[in-house]
This record gives sequence, structure tokens and C-alpha cells, in this order.
Amino acid sequence: MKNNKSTGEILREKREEKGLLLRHVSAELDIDTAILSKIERSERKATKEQILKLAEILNLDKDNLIIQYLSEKILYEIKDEKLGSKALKVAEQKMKYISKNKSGN
Amino acid sequence: MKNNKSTGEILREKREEKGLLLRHVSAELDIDTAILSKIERSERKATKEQILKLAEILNLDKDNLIIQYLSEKILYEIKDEKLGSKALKVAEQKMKYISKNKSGN
DNA sequence: TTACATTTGACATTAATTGTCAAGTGTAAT
DNA sequence: ATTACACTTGACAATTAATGTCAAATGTAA
Repeated sequence: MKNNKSTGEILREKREEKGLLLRHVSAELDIDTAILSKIERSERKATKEQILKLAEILNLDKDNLIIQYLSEKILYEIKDEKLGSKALKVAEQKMKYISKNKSGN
Repeated sequence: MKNNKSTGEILREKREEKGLLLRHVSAELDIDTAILSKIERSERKATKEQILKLAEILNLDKDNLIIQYLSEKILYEIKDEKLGSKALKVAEQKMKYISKNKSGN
């Protein structure tokens, strides 16, 4: 498959690849290094603004990163739910239904 | 299709079908009628506990109602997101991947 | 051991959710 | 047309969850 890495792993890998320190990147994001550290280890979620800024700083594809990020938010909603998987499928059905009636994408 | 009604619509229809007033049901839920009114018109989200209690009060299938409810929560997360639909698909992929490696369901 | 990057956890701040209340609207008797 | 009652609306209060800071702890490489 393809979407196997977490957002945090992606961020950390790319940051290290570029030789940047937490301190450098967190300064640009205007947050404490502690938070970025936690984001990279999936102990905290980033905000959408942070994700967008991180994509810029680290030269990551914005759309991919956002998709990654949103999919984690979705899974977070249902992580303790026995019926989560079914709910996901229903959400997709509804999604199709909505976009069909509104046309587009 | 099948999942065309919102949770709120389901709740209101069933309540009226049973001839119950907002005041009756909201008393059992231990909340103000105003909130239940809003829940039924999809102006507010219910809590999971409220959903479970409503299923009991109104003799609705718990699993179906929960699935309905969770799917709305999921859609709420991505409602303003251009890439929401793609994120949903990725979430499903990840879900499969997870349940494959953990076995079950 | 000093230097520095990262991690950890206790706590503060802020934002979102959930709730109350009181006044407003609609409708159907009387 | 006034009373009665179900429901709705919006301003605001309370509670809970998310986001952040800070200082001390840990790891690692001079």
C-alpha cells in the first residue's frame, strides 16, 4: 500500500532529511519545540494552519499532507467505536449522495 | 439509497410517531427542551450518551442510530474541506490496514 | 563534564461544546 | 382576540477538550 506513514513520521523524516532542528522549525511555526516534538511522535495533533506551514517549510506536497492529516482526524473520531468501520462506509455513501446532488468534483 | 435521513429527522419522526412531546423526552435525557429541539433540527449534535438513551426511549435500533450519528460526526470534520472526499477514502484504506493487522471484524 | 537536541509531565490558556434561560413564534381552542 | 401550550430562537453561562508554555529529565556526542 501507500498511505502507511503517519503525518508525524512524514514530518520528522523530512525535517531530518533537511538537517533542520526542532528549534528551527518550531520557531517558524511560533510554538514551543515540545509541541512539535509531540506532533512528530503522534502524541498531539497539529492544527490545519501548522500543517500548511509545515508543508511549506519542509517542501512537502500540501494536498497529500492535508489528506493524510484529515484522514487521521477522521480515524481519531472513531478509534474506540466498534461500529466505526460501518460509520465510515455510510459517511462515504452520504458524501457521494451530497456531491451528486450538488454536482462537481 | 437508504441512509438519506439525518439523525435529527429520525429522532423527530419517531418521537412524533410515539406521540411524545419534546418536554417528555428531554426530561428523560435531563436536558432543556431547547437542546433537543436543536438536535432534531440538526442545529446541534447530540452526545453519544444522549443517542444511546434516545434509542432506548424511542425504541430505535441502537447500532443503526450510532452508525448514523458517527457518520455525521465524520462528515462534520471534513465538511469545509476540498480534499475531504479523498481523506475519507484514505481513512478507509488505513482502517482496512489496521483491522487486517489486528485481525477481527 | 559541558553542550545541546529532544522528551516528558505538570500546569495555564484558549477555544469548542454543551447547557440554561427567557422571550418569541405558531397554532388551535375557548 | 385572548388563553394555552408546543416549539424555536438567541444571548449567554458552564463545562470539557485542545493547544500552548515552562522547567526539569533524558540521551548523545564532543
